[in-house]
Amino acid sequence: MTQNTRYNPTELETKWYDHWMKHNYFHSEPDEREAYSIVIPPPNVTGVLHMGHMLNNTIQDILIRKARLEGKNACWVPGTDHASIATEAKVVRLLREKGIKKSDISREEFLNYAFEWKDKYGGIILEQLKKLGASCDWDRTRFTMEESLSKAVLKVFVDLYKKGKIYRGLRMTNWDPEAKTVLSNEEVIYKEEQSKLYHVRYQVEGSIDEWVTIATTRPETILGDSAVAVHPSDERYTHLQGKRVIVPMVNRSVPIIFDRYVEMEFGTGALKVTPAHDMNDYDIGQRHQLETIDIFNDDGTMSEAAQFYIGEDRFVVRKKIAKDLEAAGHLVDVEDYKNSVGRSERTNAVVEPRLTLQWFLAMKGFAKTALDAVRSEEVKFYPEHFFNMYHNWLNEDNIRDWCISRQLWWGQQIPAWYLNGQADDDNASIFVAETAEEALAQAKAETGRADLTLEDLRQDEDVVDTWFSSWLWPISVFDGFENQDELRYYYPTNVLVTGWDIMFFWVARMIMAGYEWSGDLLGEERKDIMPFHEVYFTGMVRDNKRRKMSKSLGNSPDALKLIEQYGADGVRFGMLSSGSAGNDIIFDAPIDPNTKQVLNESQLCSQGLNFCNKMWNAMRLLKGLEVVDQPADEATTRINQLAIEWFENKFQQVLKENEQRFESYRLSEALMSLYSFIWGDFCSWYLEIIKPAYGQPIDRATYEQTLNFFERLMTILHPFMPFVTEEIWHQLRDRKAGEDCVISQYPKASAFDEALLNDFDKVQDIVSKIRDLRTKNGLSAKELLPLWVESGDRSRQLFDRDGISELLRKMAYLNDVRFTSEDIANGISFLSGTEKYYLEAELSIDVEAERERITKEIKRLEGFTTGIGKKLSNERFVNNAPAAVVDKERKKLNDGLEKIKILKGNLQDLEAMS
RNA sequence: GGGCGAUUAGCUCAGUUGGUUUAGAGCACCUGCCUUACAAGCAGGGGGUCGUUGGUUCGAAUCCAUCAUCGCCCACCA
Repeated sequence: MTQNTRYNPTELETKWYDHWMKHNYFHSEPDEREAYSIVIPPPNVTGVLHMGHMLNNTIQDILIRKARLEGKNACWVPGTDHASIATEAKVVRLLREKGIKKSDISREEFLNYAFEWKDKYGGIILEQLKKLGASCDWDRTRFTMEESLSKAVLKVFVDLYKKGKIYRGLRMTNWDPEAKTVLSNEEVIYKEEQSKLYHVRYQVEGSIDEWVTIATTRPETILGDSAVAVHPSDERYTHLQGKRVIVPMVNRSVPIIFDRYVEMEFGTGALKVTPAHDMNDYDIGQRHQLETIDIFNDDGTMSEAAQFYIGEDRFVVRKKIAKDLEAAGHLVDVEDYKNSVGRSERTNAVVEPRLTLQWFLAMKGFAKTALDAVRSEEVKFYPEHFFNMYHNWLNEDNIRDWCISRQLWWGQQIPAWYLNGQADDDNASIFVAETAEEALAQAKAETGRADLTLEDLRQDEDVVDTWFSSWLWPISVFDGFENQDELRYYYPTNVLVTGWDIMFFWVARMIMAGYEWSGDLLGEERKDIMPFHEVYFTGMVRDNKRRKMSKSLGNSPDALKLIEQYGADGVRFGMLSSGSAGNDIIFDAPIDPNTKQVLNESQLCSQGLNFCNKMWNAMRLLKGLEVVDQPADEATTRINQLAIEWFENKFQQVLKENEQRFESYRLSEALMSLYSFIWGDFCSWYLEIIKPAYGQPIDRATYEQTLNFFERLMTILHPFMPFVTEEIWHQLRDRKAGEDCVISQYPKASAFDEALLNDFDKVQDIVSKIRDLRTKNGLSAKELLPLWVESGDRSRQLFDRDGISELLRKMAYLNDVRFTSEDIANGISFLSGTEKYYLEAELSIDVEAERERITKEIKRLEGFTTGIGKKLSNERFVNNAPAAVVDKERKKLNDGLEKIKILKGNLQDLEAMS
């Protein structure tokens, strides 16, 4: 017998993961079986495991393991994302620490450093996923910047360019001065921040002492002002028609213009216009043909054009200029003000609107496709309401073209070449092709210059947005753009599991890409060209104050330490039990702010560990039993057979209910149902029933059946808690090589006998009530007492079933079960359903307390029956409600009245006794 | 400004097309037990009238409207 009363996850989890890997269980190759495929949302190659990863990878693992157990060809493709901005920023920082500036080295040198670093530190997160138990096909690990995937990116870029969907244009864009690149709209996160509103007065040109006061949160941009705007119908300013004002500091004369964009109520009603550094100002500038003065360098410092503070950072300048304006008498007022500030999603730098030349992807057609796919449920969202958010972003009024170029080196370089000596913005000199050679051929053909060589071409310096490679992920991980063998088998993938926060970045765009290319790749006959049939959006993981877990808040537990503390099974249990499908989950685990270790009072994961421990001990119980070949005595046999029959049926019921939960991705409910089934039904009832008296042996038939139940329980729990189930599975029986829980057979649900389950519910109710009576009356829990059943048809019926009375005797410590039609004088009566029972015992009843209890119960029942009585005497109810409902109400009423009658009888008996 | 979601027991949440005994679970809590699988355990128990106010209906936690509070998404913010 296994000595240790506690389950120890640490060593066992490593052992089993190695075992699974050694047997290659997670590897998938196309075959004749039904495929079940999932592609992982690729984490940042330099990332570390956080709670969000743990949640969505646990879910993916549950789905993939269940499919594997069901005999499907389960394939979970792992991989990482090159995450251009985040990774490049990290490499730049690292090089700076080494004393190397990015601007001092060549693109090639930089990429060498980056790859070196990626090879050394990248993919740590994948190793961490193994600790969680993730059963990915590691042989298939992909990376968004590896050759095949990069080729796919170039291919689709060229394809889209040819289709006229990609264009290049000078636009107001979001500039990240830290990463020194442009960002897409989705990469800018707006948040309310506390700032100041500066009121600055501009002198009217030619006046002695006439001023116009504007309000701004960004006084440093005054240096780039090219007008002051007021509303056309603002009477305060009509007299200034045609006048000009002098911009402070730079003493530039700029026009006062009239534009409806200006809100009269805001501030002073006068708006400074800086077309180079504000989206709206740019539009105003276009309308009024204003000068665009770019006063910033690409790193957010002041440029020559600013004339003042050249080379100093914009935020330093903001403070300085306020002082200088005040000194010069221009600063009228400063007030505290809350406004929303856009920051770069990756670097957190305040985004600077700038006019730049970028590549864009036209989104209108794509958006419609993506919207229709989900609207028609070809791609189904769970929970469904996320469609609303999706729709809101994709509808044609809101959708905006996707800026796909980035001024970075870490990524796929844009496959566009320019002729040396010609301006970059001259569309005629752009050659887009997958290779330089092809571009050259194009250039020769279009210019008619056969003498051109590669030297005459210059490739676009920029790379494409990372999401421009990850939107191809469900196709490219199967090398689908090169050959379609695997694509045909695994595509569309079954489900995508991801957080809703990347719905726009990734989910929507994958759907677009799926419909754009997979049809052509797979051939005409294939209609199912969506990248996945279903999307399960997980919630965000939040702390107990409902804050999103994030590095900057320091409120996220260290995922690996958590696994060390509670075991992967415990953590998986904790994650799933903290919230339900699609809702944000509150992971209430207090952590040590320094070590990020979860403090011991955390209940969440220890519940999971306790569960492991419970099953471990159930296993120990069985292994400690002496098994004999001769059958047990008759009574025991009847009990055991009843228990086995009941548990078998209960098992089918749970199995069936869980099928529905799986279909709708209610995984936490499925887990909780298994938890209470194993702990409550299996351990507390089934095992206690078949457990022989101390020192007694168990018959082989019952023992075998019990092992069989236990085994099947381990299989159905395996997707949720893979390690403990594998360990127990092996402890239960001697296993041949290749006989493992991870590849065992998930049982198929079959019909179950509801009458039997109902009868057993009654037995459980009777046992509980007897236990309660013993506690309440100070009787020993194990003193053998007789039970009297007041015979009536219904109570008789229950006892017709074989083994019921024997089972009651065992579980409720009864020495006899007898039937009577008389009242039992020294019996404590109780009701189960409408049947009356007496537990016979020598004791003095607290008459007063008992009377009170019964009176209270009668009162409750009377209220209840009166309510139903009213309902039933309402003709409209009886006429309109379905017959079944009316019958049910009648039964409720009769049962209630019956109970009242019995209780009143009890009350009389009490009176007689006192 | 447009939109979405939430509001049920101390906490976290179920409640699947309105009708199985005037609401369920887990945790927490209370009582009694160191009973030879498990005290990280066993047995039992208390606790909510479903955010507000109306409406629809024979019947509402469930449908509609209103208000309130909280959270989120998009757009805008001098």
